[in-house]
Amino acid sequence: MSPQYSMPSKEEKIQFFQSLSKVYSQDDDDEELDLDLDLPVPTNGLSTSSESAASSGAGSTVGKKRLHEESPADLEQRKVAKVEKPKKTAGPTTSSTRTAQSGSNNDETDSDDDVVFMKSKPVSRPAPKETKSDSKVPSSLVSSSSTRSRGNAKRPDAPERRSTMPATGLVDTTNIPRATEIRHNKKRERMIFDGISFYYIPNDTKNPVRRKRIARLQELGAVWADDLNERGKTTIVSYIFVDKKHSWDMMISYLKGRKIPDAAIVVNEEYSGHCIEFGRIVQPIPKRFLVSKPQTEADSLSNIPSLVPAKSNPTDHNVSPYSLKIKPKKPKQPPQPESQIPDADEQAETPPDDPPPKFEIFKPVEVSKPVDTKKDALSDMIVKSKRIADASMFIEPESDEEEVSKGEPAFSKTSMPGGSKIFKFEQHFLCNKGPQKQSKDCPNARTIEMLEKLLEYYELTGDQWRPIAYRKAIAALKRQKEKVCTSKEAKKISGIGQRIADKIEEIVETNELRRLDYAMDDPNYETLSLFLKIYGCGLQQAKVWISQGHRTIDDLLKHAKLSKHQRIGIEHLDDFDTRIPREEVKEHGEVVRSVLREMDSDLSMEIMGSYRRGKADCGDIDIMVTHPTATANELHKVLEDLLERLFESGFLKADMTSSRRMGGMTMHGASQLRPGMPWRRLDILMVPNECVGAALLYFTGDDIFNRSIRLLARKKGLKLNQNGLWKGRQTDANSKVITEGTRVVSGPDEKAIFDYLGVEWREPHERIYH
DNA sequence: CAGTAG
DNA sequence: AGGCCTTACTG
DNA sequence: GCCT
Repeated sequence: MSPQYSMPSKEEKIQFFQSLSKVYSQDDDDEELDLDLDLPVPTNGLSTSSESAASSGAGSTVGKKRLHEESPADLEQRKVAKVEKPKKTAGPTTSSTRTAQSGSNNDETDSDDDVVFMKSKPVSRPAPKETKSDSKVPSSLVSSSSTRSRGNAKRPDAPERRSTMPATGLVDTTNIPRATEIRHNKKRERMIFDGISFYYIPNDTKNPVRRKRIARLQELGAVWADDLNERGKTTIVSYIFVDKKHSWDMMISYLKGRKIPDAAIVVNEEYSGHCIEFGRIVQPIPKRFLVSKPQTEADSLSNIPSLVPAKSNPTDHNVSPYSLKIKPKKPKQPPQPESQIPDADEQAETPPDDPPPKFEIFKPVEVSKPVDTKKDALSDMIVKSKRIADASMFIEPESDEEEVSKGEPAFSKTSMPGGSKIFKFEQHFLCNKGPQKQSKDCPNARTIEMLEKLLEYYELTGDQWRPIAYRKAIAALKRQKEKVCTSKEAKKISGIGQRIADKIEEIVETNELRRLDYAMDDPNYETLSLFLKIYGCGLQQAKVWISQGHRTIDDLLKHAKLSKHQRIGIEHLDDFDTRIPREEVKEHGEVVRSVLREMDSDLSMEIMGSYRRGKADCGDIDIMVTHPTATANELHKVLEDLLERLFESGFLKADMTSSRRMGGMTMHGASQLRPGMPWRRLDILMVPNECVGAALLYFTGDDIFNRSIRLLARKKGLKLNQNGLWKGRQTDANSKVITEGTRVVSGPDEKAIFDYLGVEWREPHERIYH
């Protein structure tokens, strides 16, 4: 089903990546980022690009590279070339067809990403080195799963571990200078790297963070060498930056025999930032920046990641020195309660140790006691209703989310329902889907993209609440008709607080968010992103896999234990990760509809989710089947019958709702229009007539809308769920439900629910907050 | 009961 | 200081 | 991270 609560939903995820690339692209040219997606993971789960980008392009071209010199023509050329890239790694079979047709979606999403900075010449991909550097890298995002204790991990109310380290240990907030600081720095920026040349390992910009670093180095005068020893040229590489994801061995193999110039200093990629902070080239602190050959046997230990549970600390400590370090911090910002990092290590000299804090992330969270908002709810409800009344008079455009009367209530309300609706729809269409015209309609597009990246980051982090806060803030920002430039302006907007307001100002003024550099700067960021795309794999599972040493889809297929869902999710990762054109969604719906017709003419269906909200493409297909008089039990039978028929026709390819309970009314599976077409996530739900109204509301989403309207209902002492709107619910002191109460609104009338709640009616397309 | 998805 | 949507299914 |  779908629509809504797909927080990071695969569906939105793609858009996120898309936005990521865009963000970068605006930076200096056409940035791209291809988080992990080394990308197109062969549909059949066959290999993937394993070894990061290590091997790619080691000096196959000659000459200095310039990130900023890309001419439009060049880019164009690359893009063309890129089309074939995906196949590089044994992309068997289907991939081609699939790629072809799903192309429209794909291209828009991740496509250009890896292309832009690709070397013009084809790159050879050396076979993955056996010693996986990755395995030795302790992840900050992921740590030994063992540290997570069971028990109290009460999901929803688990208080964040926000107290100590930044959620993922990825970054410490205190590291990120405030906007003002940044502006300051920018002014007196000096070419501190003038005269030096450097080589990166891997020497490409596939990783967004790496790309930024390379760009920075160039901006400050450094020359990016194409190869280590450029014969015939005078360039001598003075610094070799090694991506922290790579071990010494990895680097050696990457160099394929080429010798490291005697004069070259091998440092990890954080050294450049360190120098920039100081405003000059400083002596690299050995333990922190210098990369040297591993001394301990430990380094060569964890070669076989998949087999090594890589339990806990021992392994983590074996990590090569450069692979772990705690971000240098800058205790600049005064009010930063959470940042109580033990030592203010400062770039001064502190050694990188202190692994503990790093694992904080996994620290189980305490359970918060049951809540009882009863009393508050009541008063709140009153206040709310009152506000709603005001809101219905519709005045302030960005009133407040809870009221659900947010957005532009005026429109729909104003006369000419037809005309205004279409107008609005168009607007949404442009703003939400059309990547191109977006800028025109969304003055804050750039800011939104940046914040969305941060949102994505926090999701990977496992932070339970920040993502929600960010989503609300972003939604609020999207509703703004004018560009928000200062934190003061931003702060006024409901849903945007001081912290995000500051970030908005920073983005507007510097065109970038410092926080992001750190945010994505994690060895497991890409892997995590990749694994999370797998249907059936959530954050916890992904962390476990990573802690076990898995880094690629291939690793998972060979060594990880996969659930039924996950296996299907992996086998069709590409498919499920691809947006479905609206037209195709409709076609799938027609197939179901035709089968329903031969079963019982009274059966009817509706495509829900983002399709109903009018989106041009969807992440999955949600179909609600209803019957005017059928009982729940009858509907259950209808579902069984329907599924059988759909399976027979070859349309339904999988039913991941295994062991559907007696009376099960839902099906989560996958369908395929015809051979060669990609599999699509298909959800079918049977809804009794009396629940139709609520189901329509619920399954149409979007999630932010649903949450707010349901919260509103609760504040009014009601309960709204997919089955209806209820009243008279009684709960005990611990807010445990004692009585469900009675249904207040029933039947197929969706609007009745709005009315009962005192919420102004909004068309499905007006419920978009994403 | 935790995890995942919806 | 503490809430932040609600329900269902899986293993 | 926002809000009451």
